[in-house]
Amino acid sequence: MSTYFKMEKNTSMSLLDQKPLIVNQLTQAKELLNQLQFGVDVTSTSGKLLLPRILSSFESSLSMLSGIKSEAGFQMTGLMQTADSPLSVSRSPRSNSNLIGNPSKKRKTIPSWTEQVRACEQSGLEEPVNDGYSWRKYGHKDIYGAKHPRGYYRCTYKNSQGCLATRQVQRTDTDTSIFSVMYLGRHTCVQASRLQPGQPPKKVEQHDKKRKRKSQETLINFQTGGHANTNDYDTTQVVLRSPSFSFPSAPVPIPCQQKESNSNICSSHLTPDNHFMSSPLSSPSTSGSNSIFSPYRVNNIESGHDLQTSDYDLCEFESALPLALDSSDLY
DNA sequence: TCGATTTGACCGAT
DNA sequence: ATCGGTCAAATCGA
Repeated sequence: MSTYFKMEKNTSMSLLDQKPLIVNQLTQAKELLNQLQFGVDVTSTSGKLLLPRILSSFESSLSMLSGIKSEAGFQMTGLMQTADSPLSVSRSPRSNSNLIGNPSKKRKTIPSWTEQVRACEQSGLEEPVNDGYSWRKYGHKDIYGAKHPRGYYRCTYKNSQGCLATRQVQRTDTDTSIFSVMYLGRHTCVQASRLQPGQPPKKVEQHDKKRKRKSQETLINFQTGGHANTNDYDTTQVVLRSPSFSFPSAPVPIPCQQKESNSNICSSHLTPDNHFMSSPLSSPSTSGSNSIFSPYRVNNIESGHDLQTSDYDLCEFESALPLALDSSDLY
């Protein structure tokens, strides 16, 4: 599933060395989440402190995970890119790019994360993902060994605002209704700052209408976030999606346009066992929307045991913890 | 007419 | 040599 993520060598710390600390951090986070789940008033002074503490615990543990040296000789890491050599390059003169002088490092630090998004089988939707941002397709490629081609998209505002965010969308081989969406880079355009839960940008709505016309009036909303290896975050990130847990500059939940495509909206969660399960999408926290698309966060773990979270279902998080802490999964 | 998409070709990495 | 990512001309559609 997460074949997009490359494995790298030469990291510094053994998983076994770090495991107790990681367990401790994640256990703390779990306990705090339990407090949230069972009645702690988030508006109270102590309640307000919970979220930062949870986040801190996650960041600590993930930071350790990202630095773990696997006994198998690799670690999980996303496609990356150096900050001084952006992924998006103007070619030729294609070769006349900022990669000159450091070509081998061209993807060292760009934030990237992959999500699995299920499209309704009956929708026949070619392009499944409306994540609240507007994308412009710039390429389409048949991938060797894959049954389905991959579409390449970049931010509509690349030229006007220099936004370097891109994404790659591809149907999975195992289930054609599931799309694997890989995000590269974060939005620096106005969309990133304007997007608020329940407030998709006007521009996006325009794009949506176009897509609907073209793809049998189907719209699938989803939210991104997840984790990435980045300069900024320095680790694979697991993000709880709530108004207080927004991934910086990552797409945020947007409401589905139910009146137009209610029947086509669907969502699922991928269980650690790699299958979908129904998702409790209705949430009071999604102000005005009862059908927020909820994709998976696909951790960059080679084993395929993905650690993901759902905003609204702590059980998933809890069930994922043992997997994440099972060192065999990380090898 | 203009913006978005399609698609063949180019280029770098492996 | 092959593959993946991107460019850019051609095409499409509002």
